[in-house]
Amino acid sequence: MTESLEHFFTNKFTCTTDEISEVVKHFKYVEASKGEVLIEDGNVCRYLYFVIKGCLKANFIDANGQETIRYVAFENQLISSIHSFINQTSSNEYITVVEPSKLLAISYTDFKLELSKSSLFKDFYIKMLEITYLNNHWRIETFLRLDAKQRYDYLLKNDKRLVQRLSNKNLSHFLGITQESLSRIKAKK
Amino acid sequence: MTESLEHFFTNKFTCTTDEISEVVKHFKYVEASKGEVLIEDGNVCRYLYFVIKGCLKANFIDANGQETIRYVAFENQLISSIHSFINQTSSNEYITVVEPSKLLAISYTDFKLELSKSSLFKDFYIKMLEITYLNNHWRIETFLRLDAKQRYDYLLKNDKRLVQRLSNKNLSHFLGITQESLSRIKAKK
DNA sequence: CAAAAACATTGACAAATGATAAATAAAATC
DNA sequence: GATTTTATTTATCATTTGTCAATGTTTTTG
Repeated sequence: MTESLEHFFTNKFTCTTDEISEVVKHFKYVEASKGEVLIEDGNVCRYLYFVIKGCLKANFIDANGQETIRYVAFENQLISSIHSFINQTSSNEYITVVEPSKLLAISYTDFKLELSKSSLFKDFYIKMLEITYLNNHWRIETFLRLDAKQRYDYLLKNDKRLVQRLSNKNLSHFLGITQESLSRIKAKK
Repeated sequence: MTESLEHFFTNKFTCTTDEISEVVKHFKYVEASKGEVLIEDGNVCRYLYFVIKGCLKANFIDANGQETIRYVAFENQLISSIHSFINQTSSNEYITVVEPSKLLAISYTDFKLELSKSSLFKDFYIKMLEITYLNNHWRIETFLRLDAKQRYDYLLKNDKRLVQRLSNKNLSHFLGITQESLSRIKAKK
């Protein structure tokens, strides 16, 4: 069950298989069905998830019930309500299951323990934050530079999975526009 | 000259003054005048800057000469073209001086050396990435949830310095709108 | 499989934002 | 301090995007 996470580690670090299994053993296998809410707005996020198979989203829902999507994780990606997880404070976003998923989850307690014990784990955390940074960077850049149609085209070119595997509704909430606008953008092509 | 960086460390970590000076000694004092370009689009970013006094921006300029601003650093904040600095690859953004500034700069060479030697420095880097994460997070959130006027009001409420110390032009480029739109938003108040 | 619910598309209209241009105002430069 | 450049505001008009409503299409569920 943990092969893909082990693979994730071997890809990103120079370390022995013993070191990897030392870290990976703290992750527990979980299955989650579509629509399941893993972390609720207002609660403290106690887990960091690695996606073996499936798809999760980090999303907000505002006072009018309007949804927006900050981040989407597919296979071999990590997801958490990072702010809440890091500081063990109340989360302002949800983590929701988009496709039936197989996951590996590590609790904050284990995470923190490993972080203080293992130098490799510290490197893992740094790598995770760096990957997250790159992701956030292009997100901000596309919002600053591009209008809705251009953002859609950007995804088509650079992250096709989002267009292919998300519903129009989810994709529009990821792009920060309405379903209707996305429908029109796709029709115009 | 290094007092404020030392203070930055003492605020964020539990460490001795010896440990701090060990890290801080790698930062070199630099002065920079308004309009100066510290890192150019297309070049590799070799420095990470800490702002003692003044203001820097991380900005893009597109093919039509249109500017957008990803991030603004005031006193006691760090700034770099992080993507480029981390991987020593070509930067897709500029770092430009907004107000005459007093800075502390660390080179990538020293940064990497410290990172491999010092556990405190690793913690410093983790903290830096976490702070950066929080900043990127609210940026993405405001782009997703809010229109231009609401984003302006958000800054007024949560980060007034940006409204007070940036020119309208810079502020509009930070908000991802035109100067004219910002003028109208301010007039409507 | 049928009914219900959720999702997707389309049209009409309103509101927000961008583009362009012109007129002041402010700042930088000599 | 006068001149030049840059920034700001205001107006007009075009375009994009949002809102609301109607309809058709899928998906879910019993």
